[in-house]
Amino acid sequence: MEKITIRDIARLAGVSKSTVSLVINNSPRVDPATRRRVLAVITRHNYVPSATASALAKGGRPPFIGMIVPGLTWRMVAPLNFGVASVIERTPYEIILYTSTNDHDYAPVIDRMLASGLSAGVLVISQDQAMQPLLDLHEQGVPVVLINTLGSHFDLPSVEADNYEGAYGAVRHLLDLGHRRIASLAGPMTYPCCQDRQRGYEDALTEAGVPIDVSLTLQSGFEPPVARELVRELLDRADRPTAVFAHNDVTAYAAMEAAADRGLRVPEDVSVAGFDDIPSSAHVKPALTTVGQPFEAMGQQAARMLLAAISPESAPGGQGQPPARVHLPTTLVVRDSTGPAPA
Amino acid sequence: MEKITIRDIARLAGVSKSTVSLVINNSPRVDPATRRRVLAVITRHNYVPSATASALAKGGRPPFIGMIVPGLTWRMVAPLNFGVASVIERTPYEIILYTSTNDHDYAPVIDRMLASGLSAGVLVISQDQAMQPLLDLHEQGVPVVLINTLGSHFDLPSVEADNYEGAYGAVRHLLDLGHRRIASLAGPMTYPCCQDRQRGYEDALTEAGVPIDVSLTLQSGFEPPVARELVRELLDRADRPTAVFAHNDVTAYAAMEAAADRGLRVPEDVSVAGFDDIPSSAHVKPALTTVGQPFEAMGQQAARMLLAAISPESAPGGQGQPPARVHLPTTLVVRDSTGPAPA
DNA sequence: CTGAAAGCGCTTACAG
DNA sequence: CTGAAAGCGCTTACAG
Repeated sequence: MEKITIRDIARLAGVSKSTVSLVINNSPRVDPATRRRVLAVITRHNYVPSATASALAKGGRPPFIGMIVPGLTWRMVAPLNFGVASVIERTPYEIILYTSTNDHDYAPVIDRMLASGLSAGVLVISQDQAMQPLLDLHEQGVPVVLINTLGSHFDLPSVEADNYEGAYGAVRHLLDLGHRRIASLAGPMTYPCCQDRQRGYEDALTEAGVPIDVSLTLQSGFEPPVARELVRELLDRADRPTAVFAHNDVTAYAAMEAAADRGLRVPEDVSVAGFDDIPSSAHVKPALTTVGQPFEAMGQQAARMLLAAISPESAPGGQGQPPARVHLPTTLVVRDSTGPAPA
Repeated sequence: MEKITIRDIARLAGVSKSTVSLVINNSPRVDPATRRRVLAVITRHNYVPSATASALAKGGRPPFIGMIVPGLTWRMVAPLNFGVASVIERTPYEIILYTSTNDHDYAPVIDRMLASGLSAGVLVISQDQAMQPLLDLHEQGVPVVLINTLGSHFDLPSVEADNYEGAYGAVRHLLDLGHRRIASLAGPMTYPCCQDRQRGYEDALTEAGVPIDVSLTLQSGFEPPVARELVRELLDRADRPTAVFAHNDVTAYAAMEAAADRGLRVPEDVSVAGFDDIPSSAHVKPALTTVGQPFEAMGQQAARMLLAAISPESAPGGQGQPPARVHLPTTLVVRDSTGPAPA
C-alpha cells in the first residue's frame, strides 16, 4: 500500500493539484460537480492529506496543543483530561502529552516543547513550579492556560474550582449539623487555592457568629503524616473540636486515622470533611464527605480558553475576551464522615 | 521574533543549507571546525529545526506515537503513562494522546489517527473492544502494542502483569494463614487476565491439597454491586468460606462491605484479598491486602516494544525479535484485610 | 471556476 | 568535507 498523494488524486480525478487542495480545504469557489468528483476519488482511494505537509505549506504552527500533566499521581487528571479531550476532539488539533517527570523540574519539558516548535498552545495541569518558563512561552506567542494551578500566577489565564465557595459550603454543612468548634486542616498557605479555602472556612464561621480560634487552624502542608500527627495532638486537647475541615481528601483520611488513633469514632465523636472528592473518597470507611471539584468541566473550559487564545476568531462560541481566571462551582458530596455534633 | 530557518543559519555561518542539515543530523562527515561554527550560530540564535519540515523531507512517518487511554475511569493510567513517558522522553518521538470517549466505541479515534497519518505506532491501554480496527492499523504498517488488555487478542503484541503468578501468590498467602475454604470473586471469565487469575487460584489450592469447590467461585463480572450481593449470600451459607480472593480491588471492597453487612469482621472473621493495588487500597479500612501490578514497568516495556517494532535496528537494547506477549511480575502487598483463619 | 508555478523548511543523492 | 539542485506533499497568490 504505497502512499497516495494529492498528485495521484488530481490525476485520477482529472483536475489539478490546486483544485484538489481547494476541495480538501472546503473552498467555496469550486464547481459543485467538480467537487463531487474529486471527493469521490478521495474517498474511494481512502486518501488522507499529509498533516505535516499541509502544516508546512500553510506556514502556520502545527495543529497540536501540548498538555503538561503531573507525573505519577493522576487522581484528578483522568477527568480533567476527559474534559479537555472532549473539546479538542472536535477541532483539527491533537494533544501532545508531556509528563512532568518530577514535581520540581519541568524546565526540560518546556525546552522540549519549545525545541520541537510543535505546540500552538499549552495546557498546564496542577503545577507548582517556577512560572518563568511558562511566561516565556506565553510571550513567545504560545498561549498558555493553567488548570487547577497550585502557585499564584496572575499573569496567565487559569481555570480552577471555586475554592472559596466550596470551603464555605463544607463548613456551612458542619455548622448546620450543630458543630461550633471546627478545625481547619490547612494545605500550604502559599497556594492561592488554600488561601481561598481558608477564607471560605473563616467566613462561614464568622457569618454564623462563631468566633475564629486560630489555634484550630493546623498547617499540614498537605502532608498526610504531618496532618495525622497534628490532628492527634489537637484531639488530645481538652477543648478539642467536634469537626475538622481538611483542605484536601488525603489529609482528611489522615484526620480520620488520627481519630481512630485516639479511639474516637467518625462521625459520632468527630466529623471530618475533605476537599477534592478523589475516587478513593467513596471507598474509605466511613465514606468521606467532601467538596467535589468539577474536573471535567474545568478541562473543557480550559481547552476552550486555549483555543480562543490561539485563534480568537474561530473560538467556539467565543465572542469578546474570555475572562482571565475562571472559577467553576464545586459540589458538596455528603457521605458518612460527617454527622450531628455530639451533645 | 520572526521565524529563523535553516537558510538563515547557513547564511550566518557562511556555509550551505546542506551543511547545516548535516550538522543538525550529526553526520560524521562534517569538518569538526565547521560543525563547531555552525553549532555556535545555531545556539546563539536559538534555532530549532522545523519538525514538520524535516518529517516531510525525510518522507518517513512523523515522529509521534499515539496512545489510546480509556476515558474517565482509570486508576492505573497514571503510572502506566509515567512508564511510557520515561522511555519515549529519550527518543525523538512525542506522544499524542487519544482518549477513547466511550468504552464501547473507539473506532472514531482510530479513524482519526489513521486520517491524520501522524502516528508511527500506537499504544493501547486497557481496552476491551473489537480488535479489528487495531489489526487493520497493524496491517497497514502501524505497529500496535497492547497494554493490560482485557480482551484476548493473540495477534497483537501485548504486555501485562503476570496474572497467574499474582493470583497464585495471593491464594498461597491465604493458605499460609491457615485458610482452607477460600472463595474466588471472579471477574469476567472472557478476559484472559481473569482466566489466568482463576487458574492461579485453583492451582494454589490444588497444590496445597485443598479440593476445589466450584460453588466457591462467584461470577461478579467486576461489578461491585453484584459482588456485594453474591458475597452476602455466600456468607449466609453454613459452610461459608473464611477468606475471599477477589479478582480486582473494587470488588474486594464490595466483599468487605458485604462482610460488614453480615456483621462479620475483616480480617478476624473473614480475610479479603484483592488484585491491582489501586491507590485507594491503602486507604480503605482495613487497608487491603492485594496483588500489585507493575504498571510503570509495564508502560516502559510496552514503549520499548513499540519502538522496536517501529524501527527494529534502533531499538534500545533490542536485539532479536522481542517476545510477542510479555508478562511482568506482580508484588503481593500484605496489609490489614488478611489474617489468620479463625479457629 | 481552474491550472501553472512558486514556495513552505528541510533532506539527500550527486558532484566536486 | 562541502555545495547546488531536486524533491518531500501541500497551499496560495496569480493568471486566465
